Order: sequence, then structure tokens, then C-alpha cells
Amino acid sequence: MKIGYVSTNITLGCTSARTFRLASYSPERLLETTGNNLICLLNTLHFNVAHDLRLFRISSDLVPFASHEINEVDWAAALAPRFAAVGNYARQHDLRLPMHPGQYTLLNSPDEKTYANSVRELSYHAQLLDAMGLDTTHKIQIHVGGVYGDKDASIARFIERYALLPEAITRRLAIENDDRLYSVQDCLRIHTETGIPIIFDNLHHALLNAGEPLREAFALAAATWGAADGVPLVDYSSQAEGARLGNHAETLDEADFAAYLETLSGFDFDITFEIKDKETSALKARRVLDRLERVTSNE
DNA sequence: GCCGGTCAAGGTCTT
DNA sequence: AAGACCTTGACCGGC
Repeated sequence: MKIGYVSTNITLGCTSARTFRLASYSPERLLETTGNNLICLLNTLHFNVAHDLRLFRISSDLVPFASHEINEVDWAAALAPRFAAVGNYARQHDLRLPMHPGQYTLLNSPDEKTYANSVRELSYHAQLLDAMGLDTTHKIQIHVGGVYGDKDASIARFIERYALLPEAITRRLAIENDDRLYSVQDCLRIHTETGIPIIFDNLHHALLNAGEPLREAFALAAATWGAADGVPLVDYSSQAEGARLGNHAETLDEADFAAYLETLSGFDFDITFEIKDKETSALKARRVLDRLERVTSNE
């Protein structure tokens, strides 16, 4: 079981997601910023290995404006050795590095321009992971998209468009249940037609489900992962106390997490913590896991 | 230096 | 019809 966090290590004081305004774009600026982001990314991975955090979600801003039409720089070629260095380090230390394109990536949008932009964005993510020489267990996770007034049609459109994607994308693509539109059951309908693996998000499931208990919903999602996909990925977050439903908590509640692990006992999976204090919560989770392991080994 | 407005992109829901 | 929210900082101009 690998655990990790998203995008940025707060302790280190660098970010691998540094970007700039579109108005400031120049080829040189893009390569300089990306080069610095790669240095920070490697530093972050060093920190993670030192703390036994073997999963890390790379920010989509690692290469700013990579899929924007303004960009004509072949960043993967220009910085090839530096991408390879990150990938080599990841392989040496058995790290898993998924990515998660943002809210504007909508494969099933009825708008052709939005759809085309989404494919460009996915191509960028695939190219980035390819430049690192990482295998297909390193996923690109997206949400299904919008409903556009007709969920059946929108699911059908997702499936049609998935079939048109290049293999460089499909071999890495995974979908995640969301909190308002597409439940685990909805994702399963897409999986059945496409074979795409499903990333289980516990908080989203709590907000949108078909009445299945956590363990059952997780098991359904976990069964969608094939040999080439690796161990199932899950996103873990907890509800902020008293805040609007769906708001992420500031830090990991260790008791809640321990209960979650208990509920899913017997399964193997890798966990990304989507919690505001980033590595602090991942380290707390590490301690929870280490305690449980000690208990188990003493039995 | 620090503050606050702003920044590529969409969709859904609330008021 | 307009604004909030999702998520999410980080840039950048103005002081």
C-alpha cells in the first residue's frame, strides 16, 4: 500500500506547480519555469522517499500552458534528460506518480471546442508521463464530465469519444466517482463498455451513491483494475467539520482513517490524500498504518 | 515587502 | 440572470 498527497509539499518551500500569466508567455519562460518545477519535483520525491511516501500526484501545472494553443515549444525534447531523471528516480524507489487534469477537461462536452481542448490536455499529460518513461500503472484520472440535461446521452458520448482516443491516453486513463453527477454505479456503466478503471473517492461516495456501503462500493471499483493498471488507486478525503457538505477537512482525522482502513481490510490499494495540509496528513496516515502493521505483526 | 484583484478553460446549482 | 462553488494556488500591479 502506497500513500501520498497532491501537487505540493508545504514543508519544503518550493513548488513544482509554479506558473505564470498567459500574457507573460515566451518559449524561454516556459522552459525555465518547467525546469525549475522539475528540480522541485525531484526534491519533493526525495522528501517523500525519506518518509516512506511512495505516491505523489504530479501537478498539471508542471508544464504551464503545455496544451494551450499559444505553446509551440517541444518541452519534452528540450528537457528530456530532466524528465528521464525523475522517471528513473521513481522506478528506483518504486514510486507511483498519477496526475489529475483539472475541471476544464470534459471529454463528454457537447461543445466540440471544449472536447478538442480536453483531448489536447490529456495528450499533454500522457506525453509528460511518457517523457518520464513511466509505465501504465501511472494514471491520468478525470471525472466523467457534465450531464448536459441527459445523463444516458452524456455517458454514451463519453464512451464514443473514449473509443476515438489514442492508445497513449487510454492506457493511462482512469475515471473517478464525483460528488454530484456520476456515482460509482454510473462509472461502472462506462467501465463495462470501455474497460476503464475506476478510482474510488470515499467522500464523493458519501455524498452520491446508490445506497451501497463503503466496502461494497470500493470492491466494485477495485474490480475494474487490470494487471497493466496496477493496484487500485483511491482518493481519500474527509468532510470538514461543520462546513458545507463536500468541503475538504484541514487535516486528517486519524480515527476516521483507521476506521476506513478497518472497513477495507483485506484489500490492497494505493491512497492519495486530498487534504489541505498535504504532506502533514500523509505523514499522519503513515503513522496510523505503521501502528496497525505493528499490531498485526505482534498478533 | 505586502495586499488584493486577477488569472486559459466549464458546468451545475442556488439565490 | 447573476453569483457561488468546485479546486487552487500563484502571478502581478499597485502601494
